Amino acid sequence: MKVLLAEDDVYLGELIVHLLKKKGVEHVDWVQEGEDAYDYALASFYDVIILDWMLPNGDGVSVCQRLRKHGYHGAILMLTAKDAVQDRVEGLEAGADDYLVKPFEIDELMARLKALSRRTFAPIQEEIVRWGAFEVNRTTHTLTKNGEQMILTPREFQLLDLLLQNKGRVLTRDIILDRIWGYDADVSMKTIDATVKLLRKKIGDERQQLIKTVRGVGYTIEK
Amino acid sequence: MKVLLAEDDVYLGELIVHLLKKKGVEHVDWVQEGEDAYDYALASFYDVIILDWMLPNGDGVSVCQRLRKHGYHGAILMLTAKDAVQDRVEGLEAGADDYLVKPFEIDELMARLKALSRRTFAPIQEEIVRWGAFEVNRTTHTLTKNGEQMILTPREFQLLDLLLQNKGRVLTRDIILDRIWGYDADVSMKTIDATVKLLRKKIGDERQQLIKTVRGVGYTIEK
DNA sequence: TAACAATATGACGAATTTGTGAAAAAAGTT
DNA sequence: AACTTTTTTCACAAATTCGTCATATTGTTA
Repeated sequence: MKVLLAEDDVYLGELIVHLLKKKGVEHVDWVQEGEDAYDYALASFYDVIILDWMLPNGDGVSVCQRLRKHGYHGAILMLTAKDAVQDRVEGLEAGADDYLVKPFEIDELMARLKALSRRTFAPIQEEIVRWGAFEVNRTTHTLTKNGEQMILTPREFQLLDLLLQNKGRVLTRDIILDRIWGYDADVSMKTIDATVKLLRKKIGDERQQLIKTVRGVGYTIEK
Repeated sequence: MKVLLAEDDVYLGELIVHLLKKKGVEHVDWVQEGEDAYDYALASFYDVIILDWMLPNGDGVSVCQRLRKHGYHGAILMLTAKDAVQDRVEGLEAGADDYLVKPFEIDELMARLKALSRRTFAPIQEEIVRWGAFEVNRTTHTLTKNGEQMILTPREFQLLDLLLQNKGRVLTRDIILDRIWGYDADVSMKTIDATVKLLRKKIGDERQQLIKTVRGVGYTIEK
């Protein structure tokens, strides 16, 4: 689970981050200002955003409103010190999915986060990289050419991905071995050549136009 | 908006029904027992179910649990007289999306209902999905082929539904586990394979033409 | 162009992943 | 409580992928 926390109180912020991590939330981003919350939310995907009601530089309610206006569909949980019905209603009207009144217990926060992320219908995030006539899907390990999907084996995919991420640079065998098999791997250099061959065959790269060999150095995909 | 209210207190029940209608909720069904709530929920579609914590003949928490187990994906709001954190957490853990502590104001109930229905309704969800020779009814959890109805178990249905909602993409085992069993579920990955097998058998997918395996990644239903 | 070094290729067994059926465990019904 | 259905686990079978090796091909340099 990936969470964005917008809380200006340093003590409370640190505490929540600490507790969330302890409870097994993989990734927690923490910002202290409303503007930052807005930017972070739009810049990457979060399962839940925890927004403090009062924030310097853009309060929680208006950040929430703007996010919804912008078409943001992820779950938003509002934190508030106020317990007045009218305020709570205002937060929900602004587009928050839930709120929690301070002070609260971490167990309740976790339960609410779980409930929220469970209900999130956000589409599965897909990272797609274009490469000439190909479309590379980094989450599903698939490669599409002219609408036709081909399936790369794990090794083939890792290699292609590595080469694409370093497009224009020549990767030495040492580096490839390190990045794909790990520095302590127990495989011979020849394995790399073999994998390159399998990948070339699968993508139809007969004349080695797509993945080029740099003799004496390694392999590369040109820019 | 269509709402199911499960509340045994006649006075409160009548009041809520009256107020909801006054606030513009088109359709309100009101039951007074836990078993009835369960049956009504599975029999037709509601935007939100308002479940009282204490109900004769099946309390709110267990009704909620059973509904989720059965693959019910509509929003559930729990009503409770208790304000103890542990009780609230218990309700959320049972699969409720939200709770409200009695006594509450009708404005707050309305705001929460709106927030809940907005969240579950945000993405367009077809009630009946066509899939080749099949017709999938997401409300009644049934699958029809050539007019012949087959019965899927909850798990089988959830899996099929998940795959169909993501037609054309490959779902990794991690994501499947997350979406069907929950990210903190305590089942082995093999359970997924087993469920896939049961589903394939039931829909007559001997050659794995309908549900395809993507080795090293997961499963998919192609577009 | 001969000789050498680096890379490509294809085949084969080992390792990993997925499929399968049976049986245990859990949940739901009567 | 007895019974049925569903879910999960487990052990083994089948399929696929991986890594190595022997050999072929290509490129470089003297």
